[in-house]
Amino acid sequence: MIKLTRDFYENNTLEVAKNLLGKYIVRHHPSGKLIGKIVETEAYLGPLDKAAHSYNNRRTKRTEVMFGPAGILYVFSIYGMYYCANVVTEKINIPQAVLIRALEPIEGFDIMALNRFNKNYKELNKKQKINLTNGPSKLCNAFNINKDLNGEDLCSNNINICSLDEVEEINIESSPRINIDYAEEFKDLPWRFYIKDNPYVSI
DNA sequence: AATGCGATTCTCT
DNA sequence: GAGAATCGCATTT
Repeated sequence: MIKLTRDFYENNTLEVAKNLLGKYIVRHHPSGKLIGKIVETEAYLGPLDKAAHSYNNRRTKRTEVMFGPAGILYVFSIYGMYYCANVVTEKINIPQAVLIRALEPIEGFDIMALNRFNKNYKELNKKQKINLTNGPSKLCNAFNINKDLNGEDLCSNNINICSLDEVEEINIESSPRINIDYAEEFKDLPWRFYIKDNPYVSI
């Protein structure tokens, strides 16, 4: 496993969104080590993108980290009870990010099961196993990602993203992004990317 | 100070 | 497929 470095994230956001597929989120948590393979992402291209929080260079306490350097975690809360995790991309002052929409569990199954359903992994039914990490807020719950991790450096040891030593072939598909009907002419752009036929893709 | 809503999920039917 | 849960956050007053 090779930890991705800053230059991976400083790239074009649509490229990073695709390149993140098949990479591994590694989280060193007090309760143990968690690893998930990224199988679904969405690109948010502020300031032009009407779906992005940073549309029109909207710079607030919430969006601040998107204006900073690439390779930083942007975590926001939604619907009063959930979190979403994003990877900041591009150079400083270009407020773009990639939403992590789904993971395939790789290591730390019991911790994820405990965080999501308060059960051991072997107690889960078939649907619960798939539901561990097949959505943007489900994976945050499984990996215990919350506002405390907003602004965290993904080039650190606490939480980072790695690639395998040997690159594996994957088939990438794209579609419009999910739940952004408000984004007018941007709502139909194919900026959602996922690994074809992976069972943990959200939709 | 008040308002309105959301890059979601869960539980029904 | 519809409706509820539930509150932080940006915007408006």
